[in-house]
Order: sequence, then structure tokens, then C-alpha cells
Amino acid sequence: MINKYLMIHNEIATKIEAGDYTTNSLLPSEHELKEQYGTSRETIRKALNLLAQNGYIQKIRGKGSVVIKNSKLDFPVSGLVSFHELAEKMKEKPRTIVQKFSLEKPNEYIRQQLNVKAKDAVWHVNRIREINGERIILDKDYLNKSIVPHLTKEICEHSIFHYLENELNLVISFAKKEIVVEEPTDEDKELLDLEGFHSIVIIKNYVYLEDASLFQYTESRHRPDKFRFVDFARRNQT
Amino acid sequence: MINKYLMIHNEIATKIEAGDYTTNSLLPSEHELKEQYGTSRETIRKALNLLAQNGYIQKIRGKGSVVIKNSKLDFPVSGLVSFHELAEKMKEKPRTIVQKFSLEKPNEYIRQQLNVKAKDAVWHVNRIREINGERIILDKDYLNKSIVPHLTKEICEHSIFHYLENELNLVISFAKKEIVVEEPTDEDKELLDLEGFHSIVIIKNYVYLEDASLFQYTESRHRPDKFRFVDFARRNQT
DNA sequence: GAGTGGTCTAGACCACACA
DNA sequence: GTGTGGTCTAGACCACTCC
Repeated sequence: MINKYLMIHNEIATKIEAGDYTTNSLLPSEHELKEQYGTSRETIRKALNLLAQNGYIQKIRGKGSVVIKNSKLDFPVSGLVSFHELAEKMKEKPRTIVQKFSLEKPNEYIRQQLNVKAKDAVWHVNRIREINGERIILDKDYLNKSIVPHLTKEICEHSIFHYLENELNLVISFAKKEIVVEEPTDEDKELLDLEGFHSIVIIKNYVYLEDASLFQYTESRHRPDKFRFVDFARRNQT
Repeated sequence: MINKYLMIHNEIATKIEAGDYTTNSLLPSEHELKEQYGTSRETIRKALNLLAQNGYIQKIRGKGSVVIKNSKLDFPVSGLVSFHELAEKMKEKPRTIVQKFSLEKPNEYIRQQLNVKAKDAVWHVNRIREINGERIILDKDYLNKSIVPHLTKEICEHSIFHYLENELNLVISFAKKEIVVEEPTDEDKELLDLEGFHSIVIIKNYVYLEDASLFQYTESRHRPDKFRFVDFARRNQT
């Protein structure tokens, strides 16, 4: 924990989740918090704005900051969610099977998605996600080899994301996500336990680095009954 | 335009869209911009952070702010999108049919969603959205009558949203959105042209006012082939 | 070492809600 | 009027990139 405002944010968030600040009540005023934490008001404001962005509070001019997080249904804020985080929340036993692991020349579709040339090599990884013995999700990852020169099957079994951030020190900065629903392909039918479902929810994820270069394209193909996406949209965000 | 930082944000955004600042080039430094606009650095930083949030630039510590908006594919930032905005983008002829318009005692499901009591009255509006002669979307709206005392069929045919914001002066502050996929109900089959599709994409929308009170619940039920959701997620937002 | 963005401060004035 | 959050300032120090 390095930043003061992050520390304050986390402390208040924890209190809200613990119920120390109850839903619909008001937080102490910015002036009071400033005294409590022995800091400046702008720093408190940074912390509170983060809390607002994350759906914990709602700031109302002239009144105060209302606690809105209802801890029972935990608003998972939309964003980059890895399979591991997801599985942890579901309290179910996840298992990952690396079905495909190869270095390929990209076909036209992937060239378009990843914005690479035909001669560039691309890692292609298929991972099947099993929850409680059912094959629910098929993740198809494509990574630009010029940015990720080395990759192993073992890394894919654990977490590609973790490897990129902690071993390669790549800083993932933002992602564009697109959700569509399609008919299952033959591959879907073969690799997943579709149980008579006639559609597949596809989350297309375009991941960018800090220097705004596109380096990973992922298709996460979900069985529709186990799919749920939550988005928390705020108007007029400062 | 009231705020200095909003003015600066809009000015720079316009320049980026006009190509005055080209993609992948650097913006002037915060120090330079501070001089240019005759303001303080924190104000410049607010404007730049907004630009970053809106996908115009990417700030890199030690280097500067890179312009990343590629004007060709306009990153539609996720948020509250009304049917009218959507239809406008699609350049197709939309038509709205108000299939149901009534004031009801809420059933248990709606009571739960809208967080109201059994005795409270709730507006229930069903609207069918037709695009190019095909019935694609079924919007089921439920509005708390204690917040929206008056409503007419004519308003629903036009835009409920517009009425609430401009006539009632309600300020919509944030919304929680949930996306799931289910089997079509009999009502879906009757009211939509499903054409053999075996699933329905449901967007559940919980709309809150400025004082954090929940006043509208909407289920937007889409035929899967015409559904597309885009989300633009940023990590480590300050 | 020079230049960049990130954090933090102590103060000011304003717009708004509420009594 | 009092208290709240929203904006803005002028300055400071730090972490990072690049040469």
C-alpha cells in the first residue's frame, strides 16, 4: 500500500463491507475525514471519488456521501476479471485444461483482431474451464509473440495474466470488451458440455499495454446458463 | 460550459478528433498546457484524466500523454444507452409499439427488483422495438409511482427517459446493468420475431436517482443475433 | 540531470441543501 | 446561516523515462 488516498479508500471500503458504515447512512464529511486521517481535503476527495467510482458511495452536493453498497449482492464492478478471481467468488472448484498450445501464423480473422501482419507469429492457447466437473467456458487466447517472446504450457495452466504482469512486468492498461451471442461452433460442441443449449455467449477482449499497443486478443466462450455480466455505469463522472 | 477543466477537456478532445493532435503523438506536457491555458497544473490534470477515462489519451509516467483515439472505430464507451441512440447509430428505421401500459400492484419479483412494498403502485410498460419490420427487442419497464406520479402512453411511445430528465427534471445518476442469457418465455415468443432462435439476451437495468434511490427497473430482452454490448474498461483509474 | 507525470498540501471561493 | 461537496490555485516532493 503506497498511496495515502488508496489506503484511505481501502479502509473505508472495508468498513462499508463490514457494515461499520451502513447502507443509506452518510459518511463523515470531507472536513471530518480530513481531520480523522490527518491529511488534506483533496486527498480525502480522491479516496471518496474512487469509492464512488467503485459503487460504494454516492456523493450528493450539499448533503454528503451516501453509502449505497448493499453488501449482500456484491456489485462486481465490470472490468478485467480473470478466471481465477471469478472461480474464487463462486466458491466452486475450478479446473483448467490446456487443450491447445501452439505458435502459429495467424489467419485473417486473428490478423484483423490483433492487428498483426501475416508473417508475425502468434501464440494460440485454448483453455477449457471446468467447474464442478462441467466444462463451462472455452477461452481462446491469441498473444503477439513480438511482445510475449516466451510462453509455456505450464504458465497457461496457472495464469497467463499473472505471468505477464509479474514475470514479464507488462503493464496492462486498458481493455475493450465486446459481448455477443452466437450459435455454438463444432469446436464449442466438442469441447464444452453444452447440455442442449443452443447458444454461446462470446466475450471478445482486446487488451492493451501502457503504451497503447494491442498485444492480446481473447475470446471467452461461455455456456449461456453460467454467464453473468455486471456493469456499473455512472453518469457524469468527473 | 461552466468548468474550466471541462472546457479544456472539450477543447483538446475536439483537437484530437479534428486531427490537430495525431494518434500516437504526444500531447504537450502538463507544464506547457498549464501555461497555454493560464491555469494551475491540477486543473490541467483533471482535464487530462477525463480524456484518459474517455479513451482519448493514455498517460505514461515519465514520458507524457499519448493520443490513442483512432477516430475510425469510435469506441462507444459503455453506459446508459437508450433505444433511440442505438437505433440512430444503426441507421435503420426503428418503430416502437407500446404493447402494454398499466398501473399495477407489483408481484413479488418486481417488488424485489424495485425494492417497493406490496401496496405501492408501479407503472408497467411493455414496448416492442421494431427494426426494419422485425420485432427485435422487448423492453419491460417498471417505474415507482411515488417518484413518477404521472405517465401516459404517448410519453412511452416517444421516450420515457427524455420525459423523466426534461419534464420531471429527475437526475439519473447511475445504473447497474446485468446481462444474462435465458430461454425465451411464451411472452417473448409471442411478441418478438424469434425466427428459430432459442435464447434471449436479457439486460436488467436498475436506475438510480441522484439521492441514490432506486426508481426504475427495466428488462430489455433482445434477440441474440441483434445484440451487441461494448465495454471500455480502464485499469487503475485514479 | 532534465523533463515527465503522480501525489500531497493548505488554503480559497463557489453552488447547493436544509432548517 | 451553517454545513456540505465542487472547483481552483501555487507550490512542493517523488518516481519514472530518456539521454
